[in-house]
Amino acid sequence: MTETKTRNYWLMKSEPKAFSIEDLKNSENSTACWDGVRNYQARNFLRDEIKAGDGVLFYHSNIAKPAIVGLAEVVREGYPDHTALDPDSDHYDPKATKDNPRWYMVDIRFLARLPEPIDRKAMAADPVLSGMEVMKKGSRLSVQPVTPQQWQAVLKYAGMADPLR
DNA sequence: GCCAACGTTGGC
DNA sequence: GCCAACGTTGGC
Repeated sequence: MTETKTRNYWLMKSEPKAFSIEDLKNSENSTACWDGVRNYQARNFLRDEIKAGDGVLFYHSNIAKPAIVGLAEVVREGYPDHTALDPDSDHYDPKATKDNPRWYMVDIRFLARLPEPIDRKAMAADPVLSGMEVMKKGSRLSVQPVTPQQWQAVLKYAGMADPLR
């Protein structure tokens, strides 16, 4: 029997100064929790939508050449972001409590770096990638949905086989 | 460094 | 509930 796989795809933004694809790769088991998201729309994705096995495009923001730089896989679904409860954390939120955590995170695991980053110029020139949410002017959402077509277009552009297949 | 776009806050 | 002010994001 073949069950219909409903794998979803996401793009996650990070400033490489704060946390880069190399940092993810070098984490224990190449796995890290995606903490510190403090936006409700992104929180809802993390808490409700993102499932283990989903694919992640890792995007470096706020640099000279922002770009998709690698691929990751969700390995743990939404659970409370403990950094919100930690007064010493940069991401501390006094309104978060153990009973009402307010903020959530997932764990992702490094899959691959792209041979070459796909920068915004390249994305804009691609008929599929130009439609990505991240390409919209003023798009600030740090966790955003990606269509299967967009995921495939990234692989095609990079000349890679789908690591989640 | 600039600045447009966005989300949040808080006075009313 | 409105909306101006503010702080932040992030491409350029």
